[in-house]
Parts: sequence; structure tokens; C-alpha cells
Amino acid sequence: MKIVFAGSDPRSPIPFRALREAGFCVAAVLTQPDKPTGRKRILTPNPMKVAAQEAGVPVFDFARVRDHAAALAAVGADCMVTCAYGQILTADVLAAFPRGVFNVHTSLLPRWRGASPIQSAILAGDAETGVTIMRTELGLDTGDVLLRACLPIEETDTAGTLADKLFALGAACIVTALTQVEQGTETYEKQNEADATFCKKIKKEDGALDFTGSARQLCRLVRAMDPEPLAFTRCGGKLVNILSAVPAEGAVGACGEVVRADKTGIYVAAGDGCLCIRSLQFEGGKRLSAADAVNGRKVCVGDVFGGTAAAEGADGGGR
RNA sequence: CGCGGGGUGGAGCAGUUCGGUAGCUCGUCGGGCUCAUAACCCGAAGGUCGCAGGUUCGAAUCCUGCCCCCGCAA
Repeated sequence: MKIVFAGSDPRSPIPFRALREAGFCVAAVLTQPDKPTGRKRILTPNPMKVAAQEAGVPVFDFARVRDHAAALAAVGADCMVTCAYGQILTADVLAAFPRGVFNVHTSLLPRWRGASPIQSAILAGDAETGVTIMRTELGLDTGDVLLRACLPIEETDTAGTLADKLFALGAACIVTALTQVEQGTETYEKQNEADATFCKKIKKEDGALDFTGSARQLCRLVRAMDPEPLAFTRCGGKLVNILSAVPAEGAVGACGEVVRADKTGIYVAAGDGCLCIRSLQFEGGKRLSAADAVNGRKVCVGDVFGGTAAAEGADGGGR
């Protein structure tokens, strides 16, 4: 079976390779255009594009796919597989593939339809998540489901580690699903609309830590925002990214106050419980373990972490 | 030329304003105390101060150029 593979995530090459190894003919890859990236704004192709080029597969990188349905149809593929492609598909695009378009979604649909299913599952404290293979239709992640696979969310999972597992699982699932499609043995199950939840794309500001919240929830935020865009707070007017933290036994202190700082961690009082920061990164600095930050006297007992965007605006005189 | 921070023994930092003995908290190694220890005490090793020029009697510090790391923004 001849397919087009659409993906833009750094991990999209995982299912792409799995499909090729399973014997599917990937006639073309569809991905997002190169973007200027880094401090020097160098135009950089995403990993999916690089993987396709290494495999000798032609690449389409339309700024707007909806304007290029004809070009996709001209490939003559039976179907398309999407995996974190990043653009909404239109009827014209769907019509370019006689056997349909299938999506690899990293959540157990209908839970977490949308752009940040992995982060949302961690943030909500879900005990498990998974991968759903579904038929793409015009609605956002509303199509009929072919296959689902579950995965427990560990206490130590971050969005990064969970994504690694989910993309590997998704790769196996899409191979199974497409094999069924090829043989005509696939079955479809409607999604239960009543159970649907949605998630938006994650932005930097979503990572602001609010120390009046519970330590458990703060830890979830830290894990959900890792490795991108990272949970952060402020200390002494400086931005501080919190890279790793665990809940600890509560010590007494005002919300955001550092109540203990030693080689085992930096303990910050929260609204409920205490957050033990294991590693962090000050604005302009490298990533440091809590022990290093304490040794360099970057953090002392009595310092106050805080600083949601609102607090900054209040004491900073606006912006 | 998007904005900004930084490079000092193995780690994290101070010292640079205003040139004049290489400092702090750790780590490492040796010794001691202890039933014992991640605790405590004593001692030791370990640094071309990112690189290259320049100014100077003398540069981590001042001037010029370059390399590298990082936060924000995209």
C-alpha cells in the first residue's frame, strides 16, 4: 500500500521508520516548513524533514496544505498517515486519499482532543494515557477509532519521557492498523462525545508556578512542561526555570519561601505541602543541580520564589 | 546586525567599578573523632583566570579582535 506520511514533531520519524520497515511504501512526506530557530535564527529543517531526506523520500513542506490538495492527490497514494503534523486538514486534502487519512494521536480519545494531549494528561494527574489510531475527519480529533493502546503514567514521567514511550507505542499501533486497512479487516468505533475533553497548545506562560497551589500539582506542572517550554518562577527579579522537583514533607513558611536549602534539594513552601526542587536554571545560566545552586549561594533559606506574570506586573511597574 | 547574562583548581560562585599576595561553599586525597555516618575536627593536593593581541613597572581586572555556553524572543 502506498502512503503519504505527515508529521512535524521531532519524534514523528519514529512511526515513519516503523511503517517503512513494515513494508509500506511511503511515497512522500508532508511536514511543516523550515523555521528560523535558535539565537541566530538559522533556517533549520525539522527532524522529520531530515529523516525523509535521508530515506530518499520526497518532501512537501507547504505553509498551507489546504492550498495544495492537488499536489497531494498527484502522488497517487492510497492513504495518508498523520502524526503531529500541526495543520488542520480540509475536505480537499482528505479527498486526495481514496482509502482515507489516519491519525496517530497520543492520548486515549476522546480524552484530550487537541494540541497538547501528553502534557494535559500529566497535568491532570491521569493514571494512564495511551495512543489512539483514528480516521481523520473534518472535526478536531473526532474521527472513528480503529485501535487504542494504554500506557501507565509513572510518577517520574515528564512530557519528554512519556512522549518517547507514546511515539514508540504509536509506531507499533499504526503498523497494526494499516495492516488491517490493507487487508480490509479494520473495524471502527465511534467516540463517545460525552467523554470528550480538549487541550490547547502549551505556551511559555502556562509554565508559571503558583506556590499557593499544592506541591503535588506544582510537581505535575514541572513534569508536564519538561523538556519544553519548562516550568518557571522568579527569584530576586530573575527568571528561574524549574527542571525537576518532587513533593516533600511540609515545612513551615509563607508560600514561595525557601524553608530549607542543602545538597538534597531546595525546599519551597507551597499552599499545600512543600516542593523539593532538585534541579533548576537561572536566567542566563546553565542547568544546575540543587546542590550546585546552594554551593554557589544562588539560593538561600529565606529567599522567596514567586512571581506569576501578575505579580511581576504588580511590582515591576507594568509593561 | 532581535534583547540580555556568562566563561576564575573537579563542581557552583566571589573578586573586575577604582590594575598590586588566587578567595568562598563543596568535592577529592590523607589523618582524627565516633558503635557509626551523608555529621564534626585537622591537614594536603589541585588554577595557562575562554583564546589572541595591545596599554602598563605590573592585568582575572583597562582597550581591540575572536571562540564557546546560556535565558528571553521568534
